[in-house]
Amino acid sequence: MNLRALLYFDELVRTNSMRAAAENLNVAPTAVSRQIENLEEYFGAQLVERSNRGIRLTAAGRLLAERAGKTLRELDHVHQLIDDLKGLQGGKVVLYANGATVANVIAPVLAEFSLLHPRLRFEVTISSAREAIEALAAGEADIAVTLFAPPMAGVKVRLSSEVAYDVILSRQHPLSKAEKITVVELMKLPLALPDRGFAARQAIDDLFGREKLEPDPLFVTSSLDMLKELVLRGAAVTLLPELAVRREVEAGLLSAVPIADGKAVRTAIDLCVSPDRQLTAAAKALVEFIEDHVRVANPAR
Amino acid sequence: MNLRALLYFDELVRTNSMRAAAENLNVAPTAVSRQIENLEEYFGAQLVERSNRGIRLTAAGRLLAERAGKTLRELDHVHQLIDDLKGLQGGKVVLYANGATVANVIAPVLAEFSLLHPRLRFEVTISSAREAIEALAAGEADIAVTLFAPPMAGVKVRLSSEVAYDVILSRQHPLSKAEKITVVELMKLPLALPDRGFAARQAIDDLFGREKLEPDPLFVTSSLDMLKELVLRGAAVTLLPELAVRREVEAGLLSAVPIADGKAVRTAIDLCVSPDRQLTAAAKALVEFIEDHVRVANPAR
DNA sequence: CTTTCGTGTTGCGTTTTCGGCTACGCACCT
DNA sequence: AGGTGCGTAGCCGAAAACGCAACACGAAAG
Repeated sequence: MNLRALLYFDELVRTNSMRAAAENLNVAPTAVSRQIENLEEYFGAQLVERSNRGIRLTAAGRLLAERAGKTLRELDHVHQLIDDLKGLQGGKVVLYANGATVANVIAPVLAEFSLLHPRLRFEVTISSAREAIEALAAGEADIAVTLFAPPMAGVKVRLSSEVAYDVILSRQHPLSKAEKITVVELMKLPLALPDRGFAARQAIDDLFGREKLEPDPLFVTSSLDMLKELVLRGAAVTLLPELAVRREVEAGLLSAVPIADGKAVRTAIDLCVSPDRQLTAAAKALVEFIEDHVRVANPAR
Repeated sequence: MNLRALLYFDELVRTNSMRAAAENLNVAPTAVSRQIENLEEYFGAQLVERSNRGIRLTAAGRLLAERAGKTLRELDHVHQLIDDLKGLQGGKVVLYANGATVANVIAPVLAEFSLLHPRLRFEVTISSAREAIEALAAGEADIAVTLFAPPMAGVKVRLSSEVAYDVILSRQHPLSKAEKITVVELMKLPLALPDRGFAARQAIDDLFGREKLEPDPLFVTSSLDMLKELVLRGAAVTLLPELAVRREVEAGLLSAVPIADGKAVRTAIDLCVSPDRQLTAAAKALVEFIEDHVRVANPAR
């Protein structure tokens, strides 16, 4: 049994084709074929079904595929840890984050951080909170930044920061200079809200629910950019964390007005890491940087 | 980078000697030496410090050692899963259990179970609850049976069964025919108790604590057999689950008398498995067998 | 201080494994 | 029918792993 065989198999799983896998691995197709054969002999079971139109995993193959990827990533991870203790300041941080909301907090942080550590590389994947958590658990990600991290085993929340959702409106809007907006006033405005797939929407519905009201949004969208655009054009108002639109606010395009009576919608932004995986030096530095950043931005905590 | 190198390294870690590792692996010492050399080149760091009296792991070596063992076990585990779906009824179940108390429940179950599945092999390690949980998390164990499973991430409790601690006394003891014994009466008896390292002791101290009493044990021991022996010889009485001394009770040597007023010490026996690891067919069968067994023995649940 | 023992390591010849090339069989599509 | 893509045997050269013997080194014993 050979590690290289696992590597080939892993690529084969991705491509579903011996020849394609061989191409990506820069080896001859026969090499891949042979290694898969070896693997099958070792496990004493057929791993793939050959056909003239590529290959397909058998049940046994799926079992192995699941582990093979993890195994290879874990060994890579050890390599990085060892590089760390040699003091090399290289490395890559793989980060999963969900939604454009978070991107607005992450982009500036990463920009600043990468200036401090010019030799680091970053891989940022935008995904749902669920995918981010799964990536953590599978060892694909170093860090996940999510809204409402599901309380799932295999995940450690390093930092949880509450953000309040303000009413976001165009500067031209009559209420844009208001100090506060009540929920009742909000009901009368044309609303653009994220669709029900978003954790934020859940919290928004709760807000209205507590007042025994039901919002009748004019627009429902899964794109946060769309929300912004609609508000910028004066077509609607929406609810978003102030930090998601800070740039537009500072440019004088939008206003963020709190909801009255401290009834603001609140959502937690969670910074998660894997508990049974040691962070690389690069990932550790980034986590601590983010923690500091949030502490500065949100000194109340 | 080669899997075989990892295998050699793993054995080297265990033996701390190239020659001994080579011996166990049935290869020449040079083979081990060369593979370790390869590994060091691959990781670009020294993994072991050579001396004339064996080898010692470096920091990098420890990092790799931790992962290497897991990786090899995981691949073995996949192998077993694949064997499972070929329908082979072989396989091995690795079980960690803590303390003689548990052994008294496990031994009969295993004995019966192995008759039903004669081709299965079992590996039972007696350890502390903590070690058992860690073995689960590290992928060394399929199943852990513990008292008071610490609520730790990376562990799923499949079954939790409360056991009550009765007063255990010799048949010759004047109170051996009593129906109940109060805590106050208990205070007047010569006590033999497990030492403070045991979860049970914690629960026993709580029992007295609730009555604002403090036990003054005549004997304190870390051996449950010692407890039994002391009671058998009439030197003391102790507190143990009835099932831990059932054989002696049935032989007419000991009596188990409940504590009055339902104030019995209660402890949970937890059957734990790893949440992110699929059970092999053998392990699954054993878990289900234990669950059935407990349900029969304890139908109140 | 010398011998002895046990350690890990080097040099070299042998064995095993791996990879690439070419050619083949096969099913599908045109 | 012919073409196109697939995975796969046969052969050969290259590379890697191995084992044997000999070595260098240091600690412990004589």
